[in-house]
Amino acid sequence: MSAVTSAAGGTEDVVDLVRTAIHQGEFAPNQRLVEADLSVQFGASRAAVRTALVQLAAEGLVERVQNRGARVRAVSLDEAIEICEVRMVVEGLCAAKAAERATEDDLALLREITADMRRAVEGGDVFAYSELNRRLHAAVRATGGQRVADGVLERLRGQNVRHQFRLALLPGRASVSLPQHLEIVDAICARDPERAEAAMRAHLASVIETLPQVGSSPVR
Amino acid sequence: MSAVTSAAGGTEDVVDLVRTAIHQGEFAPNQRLVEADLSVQFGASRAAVRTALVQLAAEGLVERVQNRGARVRAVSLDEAIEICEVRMVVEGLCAAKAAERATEDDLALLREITADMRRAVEGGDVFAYSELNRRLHAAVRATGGQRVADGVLERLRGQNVRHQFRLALLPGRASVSLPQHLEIVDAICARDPERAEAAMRAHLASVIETLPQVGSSPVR
DNA sequence: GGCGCAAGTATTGTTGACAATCTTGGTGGC
DNA sequence: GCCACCAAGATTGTCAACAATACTTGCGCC
Repeated sequence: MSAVTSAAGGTEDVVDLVRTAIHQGEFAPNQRLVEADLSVQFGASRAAVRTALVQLAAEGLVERVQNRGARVRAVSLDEAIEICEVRMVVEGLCAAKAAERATEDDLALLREITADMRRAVEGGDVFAYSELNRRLHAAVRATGGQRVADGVLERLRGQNVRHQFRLALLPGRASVSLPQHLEIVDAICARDPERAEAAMRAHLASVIETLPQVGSSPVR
Repeated sequence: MSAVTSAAGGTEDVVDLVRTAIHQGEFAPNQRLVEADLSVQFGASRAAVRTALVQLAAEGLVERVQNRGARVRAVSLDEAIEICEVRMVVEGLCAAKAAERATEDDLALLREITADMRRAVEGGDVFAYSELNRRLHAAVRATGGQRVADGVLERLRGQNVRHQFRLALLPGRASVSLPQHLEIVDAICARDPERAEAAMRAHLASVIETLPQVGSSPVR
């Protein structure tokens, strides 16, 4: 398929390379990850690849079974829904904290992102909107300042990028989620934690409802 | 300090051994974990120890810095509070789901645990109550059937056992939390998701309020 | 023709040695 | 006396080879 991606000896590099390869779909779900192959593909030692796979397994991106090697972990639709349910409550917490702790600079950033979102929807640019979506959620999390919650969400996001990406491509999805995003930012700007949490939960509840329409990715 | 704990060649075994050693306080926070030392202590190869440390680092139990080795990660009081805040919302979700999905057997188990809790409080057995507390929360999670949420909570619990343990030893703590536990089970038995979630959140909010009293563990 | 069986291949798990890096203690110059 | 510098020790990172295990293919037997 793809030739040697790059030469990176360090094991940390290999973790990043494999992770982004999975995220970008270069490695399909359930695809076997043979240590020797990856080691030549990335120009790293087998030990480095091995260490990277152990770490990625702990992150939940790959599955490793004794003496049978590693493969890209496939998250089913059911699991994607569960992930979003957890996201719903944890990001709700972040939104509430954000409403409590936001500085004026934080609010300015949030408003700026929503303004860009409006433009992206008007222009029909789904890709830009998807990126703005990511940035908005990240900004809310950063404003909330909950490092533990942030870590949990980052981990979950990593497992869900595929479903998330397919969701963004649904026609008309942006026009549905835009007002929800506006309401979240509004509530935070009003420094109303309960309303912010409710808005965030409503938004992700909507995501959960929509998820079945994208269907589970063709597994295998 | 402690002599050779046991002989276990497999790398999975080493993960468990180190994990329980940290949980039981045999390895103190910030204590260095030298690969060679652990390898003789556990009778495993250095590679096995190394792999175990990588995995435990991903679990958040140890810290690893390039070329400087691993040490037991110390969770500050602030972080313990953040962990409980995340637990609050995620266990709230589990409680709500438990109220929706519980079978009669599930409810019987929950009632049985609360009955034992009552007895433990009457008898003043804090150790038994602490164990029942763990079992009750585990039972609620199991009843909720959310595997993703369960994984997140298990991970967070692992990082927090020390604070959790000290909390349980606070005098009078059991009498405060017992009615909260009863309310949680009551709500689940009434199959009222919203009330169950609110009860669980109230319980953990109480834990968060109490945490500062136990103070942060002496971090050297 | 289908099924058990055995050899061969592919892949992972483990080991030991070596190289790279950090830490520690001492030494000399200022 | 204090700081930069250097060397020795300790510790981690890397590598290649070996052992153990799972998978595959072909064969004989029923």
